[in-house]
Amino acid sequence: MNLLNGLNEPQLAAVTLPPQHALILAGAGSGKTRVLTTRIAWLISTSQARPPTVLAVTFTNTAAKEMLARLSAMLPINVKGMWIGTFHGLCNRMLRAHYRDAGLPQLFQILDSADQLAAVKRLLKSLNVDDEKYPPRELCWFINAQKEAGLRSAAVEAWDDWTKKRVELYAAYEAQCQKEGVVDFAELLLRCYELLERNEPLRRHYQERFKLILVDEFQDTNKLQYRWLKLLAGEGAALFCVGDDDQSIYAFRGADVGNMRDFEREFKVQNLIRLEQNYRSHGNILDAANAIIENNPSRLGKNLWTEAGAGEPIRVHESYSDGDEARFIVEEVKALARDGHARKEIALLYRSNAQSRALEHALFNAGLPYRVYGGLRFFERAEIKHALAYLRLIANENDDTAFARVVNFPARGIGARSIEQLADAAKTQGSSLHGAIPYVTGAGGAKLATFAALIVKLREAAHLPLPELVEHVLDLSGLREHYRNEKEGQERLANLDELVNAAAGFVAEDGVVGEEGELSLDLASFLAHASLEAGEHQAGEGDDALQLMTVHSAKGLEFNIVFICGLEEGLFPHENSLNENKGLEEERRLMYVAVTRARQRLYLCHAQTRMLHGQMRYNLPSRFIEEIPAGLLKFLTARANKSGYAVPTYANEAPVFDSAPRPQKSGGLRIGQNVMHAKFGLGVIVNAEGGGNDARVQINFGNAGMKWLALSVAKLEPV
DNA sequence: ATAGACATTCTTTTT
DNA sequence: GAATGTCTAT
Repeated sequence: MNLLNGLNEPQLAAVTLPPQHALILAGAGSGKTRVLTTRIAWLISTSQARPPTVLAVTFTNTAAKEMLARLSAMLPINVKGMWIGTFHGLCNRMLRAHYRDAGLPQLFQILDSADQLAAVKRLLKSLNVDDEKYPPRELCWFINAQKEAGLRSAAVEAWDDWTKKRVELYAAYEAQCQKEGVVDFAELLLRCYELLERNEPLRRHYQERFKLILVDEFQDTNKLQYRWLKLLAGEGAALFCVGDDDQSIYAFRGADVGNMRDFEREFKVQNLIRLEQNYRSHGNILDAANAIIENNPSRLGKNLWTEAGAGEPIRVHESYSDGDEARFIVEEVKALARDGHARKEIALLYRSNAQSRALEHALFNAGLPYRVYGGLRFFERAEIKHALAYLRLIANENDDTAFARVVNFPARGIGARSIEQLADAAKTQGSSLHGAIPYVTGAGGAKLATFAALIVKLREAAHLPLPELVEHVLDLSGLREHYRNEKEGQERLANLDELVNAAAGFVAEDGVVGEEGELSLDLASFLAHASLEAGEHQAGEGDDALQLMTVHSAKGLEFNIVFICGLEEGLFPHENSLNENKGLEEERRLMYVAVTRARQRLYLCHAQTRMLHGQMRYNLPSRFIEEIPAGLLKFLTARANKSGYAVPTYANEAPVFDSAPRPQKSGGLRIGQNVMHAKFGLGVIVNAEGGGNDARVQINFGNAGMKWLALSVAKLEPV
């Protein structure tokens, strides 16, 4: 059978397993997605499974789409009957189908993390809670963590007064969401889990339907997701989980690698298959990745190998500043392009989104086309969120988050005082903000009534086809008008037009079809789509553009050439992670993911200085570079230049000291200078004060931390 | 009530 | 250096 052509032995074994529970430990680049999709295709084409019995779940929309695309290329029959999507997407689908049983309004809305934060802030304000003591961000994090552990507020055990209060606020937040008919991301999962748990007939129904359950990136599942899978997998179902413990990089949001062990034990998994042959990277790259990850204790154990040759050495480049780093990359990319490398096969990876700015700046100036993934996404832009808020009010006028967002945008004279009155009225009436409008008197009340009339008017258009409805909303709400008058509004107007296009191009998932005469269900599913899929597709998708993204969003992707930028202590590994439990190990796995994205060539870049929070930071090279055997590396710049500074590489570069803070003399040492200390090792001078016998310098010793040392006492060797 | 100036905080990663 | 929050002059 040609489906199976070209599979190696373990891959073949995994694909053709009979429908039983199986755990596949799939190393980076070992053909994981191929195994997953080929297995579905094989079981269907050999009549061991029918499409409607298949449920495949991934973490990202990109991965889901990829799987769907590959499947429809492999299978002549349609793939419509299968449920393929993200955890959140599938839960949303189930909740829409059984909204009554789930205790939700038919057109319930989804809060993305920004909406959730806004909702929490609103809650704290209405309860007069001190947001110094209960920071909204922290509270969101707390609530989500509880939900991800499967705990409702009533089930949380408070271990101190502070937490006791946080649990109370969690309860109030639950009530607020329920009243408004909205759910946040974690709620989608928890609500769906509870639905299946409590409703036996429904659970039976799905258990009898889904016989083949496949999970991608299993190492990234959290406790709740695992329990959800357990509920769904009934008698006779086969759970096929693919994962790699070395690529677990989402522990910070509740992912639990322990699920792999638990799955093996609880399902008595007989089929454990390791995919260790790597088809992606050249030997040197793989050796480096293996060397790095070996520093992590407590791995399930796995070593990648390849038949490909060693390939090129890994290039290490040190620059003086982040700007220099960006310019180096630009020059290098230009040279690569001249040699015939496609730009879209070159990726620039970084630890945090903020780093993209310097890179984008240099790329833009050089006229190199590039595409940034993540960052500000389409559906997260302010003007789009405003437009969506109006649409949400059409679907559900009790959506207070949406209401608060646009009640006075564009400005219609409803200020803080009116809103305050309205919130009070809502509280005494036990109603939503919208429901409280009749209870506000005076001038503010009149203006609010006008706004209510606007919503009624918009709602009258709800039967229109989606794109026309969006058009209607943009005009009637005054959003178009507002941005037309704003001087920087051109781009925003264009985005609003793009929203109309998105609505026109939107095809509702099957199973969620609008019915005649009913408040448009298309609208509800379009809004869900906007929340769940924040608009990954940007303009210029097909272009030959450089690919910029965080290491997190690069997981699952591969490129011929990869630059890992900002490989510095404090940045990668990130300083915040060092205080966290197992934080460094997660950072190291992140580095492992980054390195294994590259097929042919890998650059590791670091800079001595970098702007952060608007001030200069001096960083040591990342320990991860040192964890790679020196034999695999090729240093493009002299290491730890004796002068303490790398020589600026480019002619048009302004003299180093003009842009940098003037190096301060203190005992012959300067800021930015590398020094060696007998006890603390290598460090960088980051600050100095005093003079003469009093002179003290602050030194970043990386591992050993930041120290103030008196020059008269400390023995420092300039390096 | 609003716009604009000013100050403060933040950034790790995402569905 | 942005994005939010607070204050001040209209």
